[in-house]
Order: sequence, then structure tokens, then C-alpha cells
Amino acid sequence: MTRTKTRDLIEEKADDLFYENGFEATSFADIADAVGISRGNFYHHFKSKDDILDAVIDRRLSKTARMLESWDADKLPKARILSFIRILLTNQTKIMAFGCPVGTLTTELAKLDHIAQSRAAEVFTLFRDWLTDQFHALGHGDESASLALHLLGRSQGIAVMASAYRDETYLRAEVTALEDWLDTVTTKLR
Amino acid sequence: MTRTKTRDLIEEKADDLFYENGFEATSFADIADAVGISRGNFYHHFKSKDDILDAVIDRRLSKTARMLESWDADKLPKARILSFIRILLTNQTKIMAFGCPVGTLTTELAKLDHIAQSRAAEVFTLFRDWLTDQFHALGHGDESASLALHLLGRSQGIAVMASAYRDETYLRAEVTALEDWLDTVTTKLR
DNA sequence: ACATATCTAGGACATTTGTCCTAATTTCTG
DNA sequence: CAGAAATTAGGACAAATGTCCTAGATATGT
Repeated sequence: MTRTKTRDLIEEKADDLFYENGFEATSFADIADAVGISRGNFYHHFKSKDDILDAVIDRRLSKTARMLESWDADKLPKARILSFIRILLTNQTKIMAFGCPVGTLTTELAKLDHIAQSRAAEVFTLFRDWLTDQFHALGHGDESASLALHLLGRSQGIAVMASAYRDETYLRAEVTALEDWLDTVTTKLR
Repeated sequence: MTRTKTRDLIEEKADDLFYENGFEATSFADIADAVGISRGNFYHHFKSKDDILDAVIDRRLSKTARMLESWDADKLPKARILSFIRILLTNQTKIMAFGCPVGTLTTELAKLDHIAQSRAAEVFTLFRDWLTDQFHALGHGDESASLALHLLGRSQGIAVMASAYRDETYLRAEVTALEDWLDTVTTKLR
């Protein structure tokens, strides 16, 4: 198999496992098993566990950036924010089982006092800046940044509670509440 | 040392370590070192790691119940809810470093597929039911339960974002926003 | 087609993990 | 005070961890 293919496969499986089982709880053996390669082969592609973590974070950063760009392409600001809110519904099953991938990873890395924590939080920054742009486009001026952070926090809270209780009704109700909030906030301007 | 004293000390240190470093990342050796006893002695008090986890959860449950009772004793419903909101300020430093102890533990246990996950979530239930009572007392009727869950989710989101960015300004702004929300919600009734 | 670089498997390694055992010490009880 | 019970220390144990090494297989470039 070509280099990039195996590397990519490792990153993909590691990404999944870090999300579903946590970074600390995922061992080299777990990833190697999931990929179907030997443990030894591993070190040809990644020379340490932190190396894989870096790659997984990179992967998530570019995946997120691509998603935001695709929303930029064919939507209006308010619809874009709605797309963000509705990630909670799109990924409902996984979120109820494992929470938000971004929030849970940064939380875990904070506890581990891991150097990569701030890099993991950059995924949040991607969303935050993008959301700030959207609120700006809607004419919210200086408020835009705090609206973006507020929305990010609301989503995180929903993810935490939805997974704690595995409660779909709560999740849906809160998504609706967020959509209402967006309506209120965007119509308050005129 | 008497049985209860050592047991208590172990629980206390385990509680702290689980919070600050995570459950999985905390080893027996870590706890034993923190308490200052030998690893062997450990198994006289707790026969497995899950045993300590159970004890720590019990501890948190009763600690939480006691706190809520103390608020019941000398406050009015709205002031009680305000006390809840202001936990975020009271425990600001720890929350910015390690997130919310309840949210982060349930999240981790969900990923580990751990049997104790639902018991850990009972701390949320304590808060939820108590908050529901307060909203009831304020005359919110059937809305009370979802208001309680909403407030719980908002707090969780704030804890996640505050620790992701270690951002005190955000935390304070969002607490103020929550206080405003409480005002709006409670005055909307008349 | 051959030399070179890349990839792969399998195992070695020291360390750490959770768990358990034994023997000594302390504390309690009659 | 003597005997029983509870507590403690220290180490043994297998399994798992992250890391590294070697030797064979595969692919690549000329």
C-alpha cells in the first residue's frame, strides 16, 4: 500500500477511536488492530502517540475548514449559522453516545495537561471565527464575537447533557430553542 | 489510623485526582502516593478501581445533596437558582483548569462504556430535580423541568468553553447572561 | 534487472497497570 | 494483659503499555 494511504487509514481509525473511547484509553494496539497492521509497522508512520494526536488534530482542523468553506459557498449567513446549529441533529447518534468530538478532546487534554490542548482548541477557534463572520455579515458589529462564543457554548452544553442522559427529546428541544434564539437575535436588529 | 479516616482520605484524594487528571489517567499508585499509604494497603479498603469510583460518586452525591439542602434552608427560590449559577464563579479557577467535575466524569465514563456512567449522571439529576423544584416554586408549572435542564446545559457549555480557552472574561460574561436569562424568565410570568 | 528506498511483521524492552498474597504491626475486646 | 481483629507495608504477578530493533518483503528509479 502507498504511504499516504496507510497513513491516512491510521489517522482515520485513530480519529474514530480517540472520539469514541478517548485519547488516553486508546492504545497503539487498538489502532493497529482497527487498521489491520502490526504494531511495529506503526512506528514507521508515527513515531509516538503524540505524533498521531497531532495528525488527528490536523485532520480535524482541515475537515472542519472544508465543511465551513462548503457552507460559505452555497448559503446565506443565517442559513450558515443554522447549519452549524443542526450539526447537533446531523450527528445526533454519535453525540448522544460520545459527546462533541471537539469539546471532549480539549477537556481530556486539559486534564492530561497535554501540550496539544491548545491546538485541539483551535477547532473551536475555526468555528468561533467563522460564526463571528456570519454575525458580522448579519450586522451585529462588535457583538458578533461574543454571540459566536455564546452559540458555541450553548452547543457544547447540549452535547454534554444529551450524552449524559442519552436523551433525544432534550437534544431536539434545545436545538429548537437555539433556532428560536437565532431568530430573536437576528430580528432584534431592525 | 481508624478505618473511616483512611477510607475517607483515600476517597478525598481519589476525588481530587479523578477530577484533575481524569479517571482513566489516575492510577492506584497515584492515589496511594497522594494519600501516603502503600499500594497493598489500598486493597484493604477498596478491592478494585471501580470500587473507588463508586465511593467517589457516592461522596459527590451526598456532598451535592448537602449543598442543596443548605441552600434550601436560608434562601428563596430565585436566590437558590442564583447560587447554582454562581458555582461557576465560586469554582472559577478549577473550572477553567479542569471543567465541571460532573460533566467531565460522565463524559469520560460514557466513552469508557463504564457501568458507573449512569450513577455519575445522578449528580446531574440531583441538580435537575432541585432546580425543577425551584422553578415550580416560582410558578413555572410544567415548564419547570425543561427550564432546569436548560440551565444545567447552559452551565455545562460555559464550563467546557471556559476550560477550552481558559478564558475568564467569557466565563463572567456568560454568567451575567445566565443571570439575565433568569430575570427574563422569572419576570415573564406576571 | 538490479540497487535503493520504503514498507511491513514480529518480537524485545523496560515500565506501568490492576490485582493479589503474606507477614508484620497496630488496635480493639474481653 | 492475652488473643482476636483490623490495618499496614512490601513485594509478586500477569497483562498491557509506549517505544524500539531487526530482518524480510515490496516498490521505485535508473
